Amino acid sequence: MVAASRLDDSHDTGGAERVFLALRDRVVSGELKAGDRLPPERELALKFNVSRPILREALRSLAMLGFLEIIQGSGAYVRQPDIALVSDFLTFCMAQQPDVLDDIIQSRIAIECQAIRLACEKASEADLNRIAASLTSLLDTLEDPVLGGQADYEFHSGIVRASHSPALTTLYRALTPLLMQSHVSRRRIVPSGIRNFLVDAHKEVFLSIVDRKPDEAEKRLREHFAIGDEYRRKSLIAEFSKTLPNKQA
Amino acid sequence: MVAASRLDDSHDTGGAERVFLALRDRVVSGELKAGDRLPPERELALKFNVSRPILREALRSLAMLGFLEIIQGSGAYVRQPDIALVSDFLTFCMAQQPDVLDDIIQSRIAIECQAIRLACEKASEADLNRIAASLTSLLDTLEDPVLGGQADYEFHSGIVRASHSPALTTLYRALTPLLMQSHVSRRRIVPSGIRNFLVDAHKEVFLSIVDRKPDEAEKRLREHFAIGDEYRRKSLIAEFSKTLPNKQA
DNA sequence: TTTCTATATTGGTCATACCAATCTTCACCT
DNA sequence: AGGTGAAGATTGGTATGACCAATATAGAAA
Repeated sequence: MVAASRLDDSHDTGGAERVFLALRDRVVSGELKAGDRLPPERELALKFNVSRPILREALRSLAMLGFLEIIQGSGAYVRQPDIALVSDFLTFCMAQQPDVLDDIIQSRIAIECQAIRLACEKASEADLNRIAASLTSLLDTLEDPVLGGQADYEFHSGIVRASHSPALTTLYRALTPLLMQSHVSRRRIVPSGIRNFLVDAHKEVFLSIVDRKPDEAEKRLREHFAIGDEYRRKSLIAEFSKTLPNKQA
Repeated sequence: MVAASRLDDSHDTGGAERVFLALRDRVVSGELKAGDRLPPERELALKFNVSRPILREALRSLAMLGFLEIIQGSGAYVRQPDIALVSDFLTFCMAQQPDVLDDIIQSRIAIECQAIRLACEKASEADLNRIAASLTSLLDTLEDPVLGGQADYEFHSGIVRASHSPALTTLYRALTPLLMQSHVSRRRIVPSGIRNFLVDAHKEVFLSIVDRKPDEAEKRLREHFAIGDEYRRKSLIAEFSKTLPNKQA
């Protein structure tokens, strides 16, 4: 990974990159396991035939990627990188493209619709209780845009979690930062009087999971998303009809 | 990103990390755009009050992450990181967990089922032609496990591409490396005589897109996946019944 | 004006020295 | 004997200066 796609292998790269790739490969190949301690810098520098500053460039890079934890006076320890890094990186990559916020929702729908099917099979009692709890807190925070958005997120992430699929959960977590933005902004422009319908939609989705009916659950979830999308369009139009006359005046 | 989740902000970290975060933030905030050239190392070192080796640790780290391209004699240039890095990283992270290869398929199904719906709306003539082409090459490579697997992948990735959703495409690309493994291994154990059924399934899926029928397309795609899963289970059982007698003998 | 060469700029590397945090060891005291 | 604490060794953190190599720039020559 990391620049590996660019220079694949032994592209007579610089010393630092050579060391970086060598150590990285030892980690991904499992030769170096989490918790292992690397030899001292001075020793490694000799082993790789580079100076200590160069060796340190490689070590620091690995540390920034989460492959190493370097502790002064102690040593450099291998550690398993956290998914959170992927999340941040993905966020940045997607944020570069225009209109991502609209598009990211498609990924969200994709993950949730598959997750809810799995949830119908695998959801445990605890999963259902957690989702139910987020439903009630959804009711309690109808008036608060921030807390309401948070409850909304917990409901949906609860579904994903109930799928017991690490991969789906990982991807969903990766999307979460971008998701939060659209959540908040969407909820801000939804007419307050209509929120009750949204609550009912959540309830129906939840009940479908309880009944263990995958097709029905996905169908209701899609309707829920479609309704949300509908409201968003309407409020956009409403925004326009407010702003346009101002420009004419 | 990158260790940011661990130490969030200004955690009185070392000099290298301080510089790293500062420069990284300038990139993600858009202050530094792709193509921009950074000041010379010696100058930057002064600006950040660090020595050049330390400054270089930060620059090298950014380069390894794909944020910078460093050219000897010229300078360090900002560049937009490639998704491929995320892909590799995700691959590694997920590969650490046991039984991900089975689970990753769930994410694949999730993305494709949403993508095929969008494809029914947005697929262009070119998209359909591309998918059709992969269908014919699927027919031509029925006997070759490797080429056949590749054609299969191109068919499915063609669907995702036809969704015209950058986010879905990005995620799919991120899953691709892991997907290829399961693709190949799956195709290897599918009885050769039954592959024709799989080809027919692909055809039906394709025709549903041509007919612009989202529900039907997703339904057929899910059936296709279910059938593939079925075969996988059967061949696993077949494998067992082959190996078990050997142990007895 | 074009081309080429000398120079300046800039990244790449090295060696060394010193500081700071940690670890290890061992003498010392209870 | 066992705990305790301080001195030394180990190890990462940083700084300085020097030199090489690739590139860019400016000026001279055609």
